[in-house]
Amino acid sequence: MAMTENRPQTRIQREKREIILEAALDVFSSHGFRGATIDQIAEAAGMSKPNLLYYFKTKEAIFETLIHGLLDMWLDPLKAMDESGDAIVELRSYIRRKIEMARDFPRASRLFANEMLQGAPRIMPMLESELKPLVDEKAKVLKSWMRAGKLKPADPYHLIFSIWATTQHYADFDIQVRTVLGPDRGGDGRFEDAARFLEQLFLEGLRPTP
Amino acid sequence: MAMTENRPQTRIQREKREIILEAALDVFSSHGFRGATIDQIAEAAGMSKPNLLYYFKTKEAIFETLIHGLLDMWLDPLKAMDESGDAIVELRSYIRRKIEMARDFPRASRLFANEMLQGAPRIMPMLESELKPLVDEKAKVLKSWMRAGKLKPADPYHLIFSIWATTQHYADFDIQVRTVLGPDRGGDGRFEDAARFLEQLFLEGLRPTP
DNA sequence: CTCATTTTTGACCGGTTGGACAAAGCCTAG
DNA sequence: CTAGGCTTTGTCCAACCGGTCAAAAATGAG
Repeated sequence: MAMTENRPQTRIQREKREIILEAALDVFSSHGFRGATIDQIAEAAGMSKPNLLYYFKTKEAIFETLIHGLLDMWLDPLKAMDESGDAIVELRSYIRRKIEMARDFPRASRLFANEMLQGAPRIMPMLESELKPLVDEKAKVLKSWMRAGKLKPADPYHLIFSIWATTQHYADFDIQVRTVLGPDRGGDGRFEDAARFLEQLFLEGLRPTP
Repeated sequence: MAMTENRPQTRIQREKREIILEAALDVFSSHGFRGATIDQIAEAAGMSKPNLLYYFKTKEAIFETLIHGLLDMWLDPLKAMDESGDAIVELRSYIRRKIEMARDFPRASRLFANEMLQGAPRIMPMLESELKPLVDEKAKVLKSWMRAGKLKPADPYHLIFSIWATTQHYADFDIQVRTVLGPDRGGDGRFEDAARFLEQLFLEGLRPTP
């Protein structure tokens, strides 16, 4: 055996590791790294603790594998912002994509949020090696659009921050959003309402045109 | 004794409880409830664990007292939004006040963020009894401004969410903001830059005026 | 079927955690 | 000074934590 692949080994190992990572996302995202326990993850994955530790040597190893796999997906919408496209269209679809990610992958958002709140002790290297260069690149793209008169001049970094903040808010503070909106307005439609509002906010602002 | 007050008792008790709460804010805000330990708080407060437990019966009691005391301060900027004032001025100063709070009280922001991420298990009652009614009230104020043509029509709830999100982002994701901005642009000026950007964003948006 | 390899588990370990408790120190009113 | 209450601490405990280990069970190639 061990001919198809030599690192992740057998098919069953790949499957079990996937189940564990899915369970770990549940637990880590809602309790943070330190607040999560291996027992919780093992129970959520439907296996015993020693069995889980057969697939991942340590708690850190689970976390690291998990967050590595999620970061690329998480940065995809920003990567997709295309300099050769129309500025307004690109900005609008970036916002759209980000709020769709908050809707479809809220646990990933909360996982990152938890890590950031604690000072990013485990993902700082990835922030510097992957996130920062990507943001620098896209900030240049935004700047070039602004110079070309396609967007109003503004700080591109804070623009990106504000898109992150407003969209991820609906994942990270979901409980607060639903509590404030109440049972009627806090249903599934809230993401669509948010998308509409944010589109207007980022493009038109709130000052009335006289 | 015990004549001046009968609940918080002696002066020394009030002082020590204050020291403990200050230390607890440090520890809870950076590790979350479960990640924080009584030992850490006791050490940060400069006293032994049994001594700390003499002033607060349980870890939960510390947390509850802390978050109760902070919520009012945290909601102050929104409370101050005055219906009889000018809509644009009021909106602008709300944003300003919120970002000043993120700058001056980042630990309080992170404490709330940590709690929200975990589904607000400990402060849900306060969200319903204090936060929701306040937001409902201010949403009506915003709506009335919009009807009067002082602001563009928009969803007032999502407007409030987006102000929370963008401002608190600079406290909650401080490490990410500073990493992305780098040593030069990530200095003390970042809050002023953010305030300027957000003011433009909320009032004017980014679509260029032809 | 056979047997080596992979997978699963119960028992266990040292360290940490939230909290209890009693004894000791300290302060101050009389 | 001294007695009574307030404050502080060392010690202890049961539960929990991350992780180990050896042995048992399941698997699958020949």
